[in-house]
Amino acid sequence: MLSDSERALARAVLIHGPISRSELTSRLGLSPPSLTRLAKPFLDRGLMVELDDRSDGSIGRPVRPLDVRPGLAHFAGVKITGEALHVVATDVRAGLLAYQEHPLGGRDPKGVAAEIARVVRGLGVDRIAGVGVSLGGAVRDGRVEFAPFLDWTDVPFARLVEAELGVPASIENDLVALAEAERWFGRGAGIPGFVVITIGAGIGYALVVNGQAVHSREAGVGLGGHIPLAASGPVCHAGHRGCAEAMLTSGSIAAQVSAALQRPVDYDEVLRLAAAGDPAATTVVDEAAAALGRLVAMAANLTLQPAAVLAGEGIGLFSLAEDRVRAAVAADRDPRAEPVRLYVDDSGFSAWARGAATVAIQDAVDRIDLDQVEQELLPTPAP
Amino acid sequence: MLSDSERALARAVLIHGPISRSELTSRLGLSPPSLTRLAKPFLDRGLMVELDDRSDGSIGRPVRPLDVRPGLAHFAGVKITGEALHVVATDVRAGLLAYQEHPLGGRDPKGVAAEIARVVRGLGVDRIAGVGVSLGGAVRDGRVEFAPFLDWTDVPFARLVEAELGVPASIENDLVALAEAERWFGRGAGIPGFVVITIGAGIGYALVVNGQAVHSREAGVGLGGHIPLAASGPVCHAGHRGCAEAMLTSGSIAAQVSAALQRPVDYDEVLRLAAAGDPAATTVVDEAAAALGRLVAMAANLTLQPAAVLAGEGIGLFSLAEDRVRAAVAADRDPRAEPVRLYVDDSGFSAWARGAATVAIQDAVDRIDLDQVEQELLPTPAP
DNA sequence: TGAGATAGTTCTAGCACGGAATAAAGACAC
DNA sequence: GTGTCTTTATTCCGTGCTAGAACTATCTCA
Repeated sequence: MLSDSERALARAVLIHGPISRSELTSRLGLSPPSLTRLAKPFLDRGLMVELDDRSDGSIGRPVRPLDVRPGLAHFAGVKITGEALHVVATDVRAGLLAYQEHPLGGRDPKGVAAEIARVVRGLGVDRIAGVGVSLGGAVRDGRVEFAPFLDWTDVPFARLVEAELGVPASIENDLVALAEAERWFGRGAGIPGFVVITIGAGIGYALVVNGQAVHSREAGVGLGGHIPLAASGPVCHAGHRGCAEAMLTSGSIAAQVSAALQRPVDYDEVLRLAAAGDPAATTVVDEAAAALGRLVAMAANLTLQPAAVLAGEGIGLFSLAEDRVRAAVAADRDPRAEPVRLYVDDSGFSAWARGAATVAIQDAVDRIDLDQVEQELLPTPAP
Repeated sequence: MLSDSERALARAVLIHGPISRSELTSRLGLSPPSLTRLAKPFLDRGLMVELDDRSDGSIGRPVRPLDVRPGLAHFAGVKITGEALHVVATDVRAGLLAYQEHPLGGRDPKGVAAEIARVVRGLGVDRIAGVGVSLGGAVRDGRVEFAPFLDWTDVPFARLVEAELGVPASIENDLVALAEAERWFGRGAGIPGFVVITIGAGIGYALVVNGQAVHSREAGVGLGGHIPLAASGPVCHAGHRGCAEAMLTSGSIAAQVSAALQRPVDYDEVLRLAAAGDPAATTVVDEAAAALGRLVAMAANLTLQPAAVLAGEGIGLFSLAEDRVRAAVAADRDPRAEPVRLYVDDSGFSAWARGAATVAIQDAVDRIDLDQVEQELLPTPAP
């Protein structure tokens, strides 16, 4: 559909917000005439607008930055877990417009697709140009090859959702989707490479190198989860002592503190107790923070990427014990190496669904056909 | 110099050996007419030749595979350690023509460059079209930013070698160079991503993802070296117990066995003793093999790459205890994940210098100017 | 000996790109 | 205010890369 240069322009304007043609020349490696030529059809068809950046005092002709037309389209993102649908509506830059959580009725693929359609329609957001779905498991070409939490094998789920909802659907592994979201619109924007680590009910791991997310079939399996992080420490259900799952999942942390206090406490309460100075909770949280730092350092060392984005619904741990995490990262990092830059995405559960929406947005950009833009988008012709 | 398509053609022919135009169309995504057009200048100028692939029994017009002209040029590769120069001469595909090792006289950059020139000239290989140099440290744009073993800081070494030898010189970090060699001509050819782990006097680590070696400033520092691999075990000189350096370097392994046997033994003897069934040597070797497997598994897990190339002068350990290594890899790998494929480059020290030569070859390809091919290369014109 | 298959070539039109010259629109000096 | 300077963007046009269509080459097989 789009030529390479057109697609590069579309992506750059989408990602880097209002941006002048002259800055695009250096960013895309194209000449000023090419930018004029490439931008024209996007402007003519109403996909982009030209802002008039009133003089900012600098010398020379004022810039006319290009931007995506406001309200051009909306997208939906759905993260499926074993128990619930997390659903967002976003603008074209994956900005949050609405977020809802719905318990998952059944696990039948067609039923889940129908439920997604119902929930997305119920968000009350119009002009949804695409829907993205993410889940834990192996995904390829719109098919779910394997999803353990849903007991799915080789399900053409994108097609099912498209049939129910009537808009293009995309599907991707949840961690790859999150990495894409961080890379395009999130904490990782502008960074050529970084690791993504999520903590919460499980441990998630993804990787961006040379400006590309690693789409490995490995991504579906919890590979980061059983890295050993502490010689002593609790044992995960797979029998690894002190592994990432044992040290960092909210369930394991809550269980440790519950055992120490001899009463059931949940993860959020553990964080509250630790913040209030409770010794048992503080011990467990500190150990977890050290383990998180060790995991970050090891990932940074072995991927050769000096940056990490931390996310997931359990990431409150980080703000509570940031110093311990940073100290542990530094301890396992060669002092001659660049320090690891840490970025925290504390948007919790909705981050997963925003990741799904990002995949839908990416696919929508690749689907643009300048010859077939809907009539309603075109500026009203002069009478 | 070359257009993108010309460069892609040159690389594909170099890497994938004799290859037909029709296979190149699918590999490069170009049309048959383009292949005809692109290949012509390379053939006219004597850089490539057309093989006549005598009928192999298949139906249709026989293919005329393109290949690099035999004996087109030679390259030199030099790996500098703190004590010695390892020097190879290779053909255009980094195939070994000669290998020599020379003790390093001094560490003065200009003196080392002169020594390299002398040794390369002494290899007795004519038509050297480029020389590649690799060393441990941080390298960028032909400059050595930092090389701990040589005490160099910001040395424009490529320029020094060029001045001494009179041929284009390239310089790269030793592990990046090795990764490039494995990617183009070695065990990793055709694999989109893999980790490279070397064992020997030190532990080396490099990474190829999405068909590109990771050129990180991190590559210069021994990041893989201090990953913890065994809860008990010896302590490295940085004070880490059971880290990769403590478990896997030839010095540490020899020291452990020497202490157990109460007499000095070197690494090669350790391997011989273990092969002969000596219990002390076997114990240490088995522990090292398990540690190596754990390192491979961890790297594969965190880089999401299900393949590893093992190299380095100490890699004899692998063949001796391959089963233990494989068992340890499997133990630290999620059973649902793809098993890690292991490739062993047992060419020892020369592998490092071949890596350096590979970088010179890559740079030479990028330097090709079809308008300025030396006259001697042109086929003799009809009288 | 001709049909079929596969590889590669020639011819040609389209078109993406950048260089050169030009226009636009402000700041600043006087 | 008017002219000069600076930076941004546009117009015009030649160059060169690309692929479609038609064609040629060279084999196998019946």
